[in-house]
Amino acid sequence: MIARVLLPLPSDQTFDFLVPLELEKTIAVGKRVRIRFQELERWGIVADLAQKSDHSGPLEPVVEVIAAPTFTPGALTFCADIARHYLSPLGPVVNRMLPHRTSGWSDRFFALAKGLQEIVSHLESLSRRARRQARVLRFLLAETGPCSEADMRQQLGSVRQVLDRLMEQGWVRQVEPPGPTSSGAQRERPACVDQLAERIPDEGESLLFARRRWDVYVRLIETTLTVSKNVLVLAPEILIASQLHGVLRDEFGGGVDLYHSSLSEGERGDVWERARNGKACVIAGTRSALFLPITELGLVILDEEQDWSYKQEEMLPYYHARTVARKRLEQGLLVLGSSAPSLEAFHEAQRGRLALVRPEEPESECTTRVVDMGKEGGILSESLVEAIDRTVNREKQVLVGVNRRGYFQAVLCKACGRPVRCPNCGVNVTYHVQRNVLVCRVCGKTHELMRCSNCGARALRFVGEGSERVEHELRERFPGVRVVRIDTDTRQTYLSNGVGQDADILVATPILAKGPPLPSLGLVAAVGVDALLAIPNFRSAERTYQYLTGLIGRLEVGDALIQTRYPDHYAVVAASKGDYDQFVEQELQERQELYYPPFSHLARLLLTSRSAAKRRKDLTQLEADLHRFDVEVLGPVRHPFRRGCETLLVKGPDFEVVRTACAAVREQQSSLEIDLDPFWI
DNA sequence: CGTAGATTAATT
DNA sequence: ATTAATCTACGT
Repeated sequence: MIARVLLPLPSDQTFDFLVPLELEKTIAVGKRVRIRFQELERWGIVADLAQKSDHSGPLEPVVEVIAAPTFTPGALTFCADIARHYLSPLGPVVNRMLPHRTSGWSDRFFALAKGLQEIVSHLESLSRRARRQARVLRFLLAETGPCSEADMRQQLGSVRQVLDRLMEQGWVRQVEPPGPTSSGAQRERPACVDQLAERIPDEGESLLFARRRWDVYVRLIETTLTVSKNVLVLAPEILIASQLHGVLRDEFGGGVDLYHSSLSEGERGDVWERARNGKACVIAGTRSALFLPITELGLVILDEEQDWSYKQEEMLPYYHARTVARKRLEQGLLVLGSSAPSLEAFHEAQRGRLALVRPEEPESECTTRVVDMGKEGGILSESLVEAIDRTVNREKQVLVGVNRRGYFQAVLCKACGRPVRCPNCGVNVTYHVQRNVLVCRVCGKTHELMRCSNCGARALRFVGEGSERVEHELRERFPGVRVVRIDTDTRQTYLSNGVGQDADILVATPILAKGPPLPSLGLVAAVGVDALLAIPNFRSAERTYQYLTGLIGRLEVGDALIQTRYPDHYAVVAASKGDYDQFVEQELQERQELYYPPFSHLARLLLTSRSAAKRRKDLTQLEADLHRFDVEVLGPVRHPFRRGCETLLVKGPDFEVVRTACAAVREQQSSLEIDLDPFWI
């Protein structure tokens, strides 16, 4: 017997290995095997078993069949399907589905093992020398029920040894994962939630177009669990996924897991294992969770369906979570949830490809105003200053949404007026006021104040509305008011320690412009939306609308304020009125006129040939090949930060036509990357 | 015509 | 991925 083995190479090719007789019983398609390949021990996955090999030379034997975890044949078909769909090599897809390590430690739950009195007196006697033990005990005291180790680790740092020590001394004991907490299970759900959930068919795809969706999800999950099917709930951001996880664990107890790329390798491995053996019935996570080996999947939810984080474009395989979810779910229900659906999803719903569930929303209790910044100078308009003043006096929080971090948005040369770019990767740099350096957002490199990258002049001008600048400005304007800035660096602390809780004004990058309403807010302001509108992309209006809707959506009751130089732009006008239909009508018309998605499909081709001569030759060949198909070709243009790469945009009437055209040219070209249905062009 | 550097082809 | 074979541009 021989085994066709897929190796972790950037190619889909399989290699044949002899299966020793003693391994014939244990080997199977999907199993991981250890083999010798080019003098090195490596592992691979059995893609197929056969009697004879086509290979003429001698075959190496399979060294060992790795017992667990098994890569199921179904999973392999799934990977092949994704790779075929996106014209991606199989290797990166398969890699996505494999845990690199399992720690063998699942999350543990702990409860206090002694009476309150005893613990408190113990705390007093030990506080000096065992600070960490004291913190863990206080944490447990503050909670009503058992606590998960993962939760404690997130807030208190590494707690494994501390917990083991406390357990040894008998202060805490390990308990079974709790069932639904009373706060979750007994909470009243409004009747409309049930009605809404019932309107969603139990199979196929639905678009839930509603502002409050989490309760509906809970209802749907409940139904799915009663028929012993498992559930995957996706959110665009780690922060939202974690919040969702918290809500769902209150509701459904210990069988709810969290999965995203910022977990440690061991933690990810544990969830992988729990997904495979069916211990995790509900998994909340980001797009990478789609590649978990969940068994008996009955429901997939994509919350904030319109969010661009669902499209992976920074590394292979390029994929959209919506597409992968469709393939992942052989039978069951896919729910796309949004309060401002993507044009793709809405268009599909209009054509009946998706079931549209859109409840009558109650009249919003928020009033939105648009401030024309063409008539005002500076960063904070007078109207905004007044509104902040009023809100802070009412002891409500203010959320100021800013599009970029950093102190200044852009660094321009005073002499030639062009933006200063990172010499390393060519992307425009931002200025960080605290360190007095220029930072590149792509490669992370910092530069001491440098010369203009174009003309070499030393004088630089800083413009724009980065989050640090807005924070600074607010502090000057409102002395004594607590201003907290939240961006990628601080969001973890925001989540766990509730840093934002006792702030009056929150300055936040778009991460906080998503998620359910925050009851503490009384005012929401959008500063610097204009940069979003100015992005040279056909989706810029859609993104602006979605961003504004998300930001305003965090407000339960109160005022929203949009500062812009384009107060008449239809995305701004529609967002301020919460009028999705008006926006969509206009946007769809524009897309149709310009023949952009959802009326066409796109592919982004990246030609990575090194030498200029080769590139020119490949390019001509490529264009000639593409013209044999029913597609338009735009470009070529130089890639903004991959030096020496040319980008082409292919437009076609539907996905299959574009895919076929790209598949055909891929055969001819060696150094070509293909991104189907790209977000950024 | 020789060589460094880039590109391609093959690996069981 | 890694390596060996092949090609290219530039210098003798």
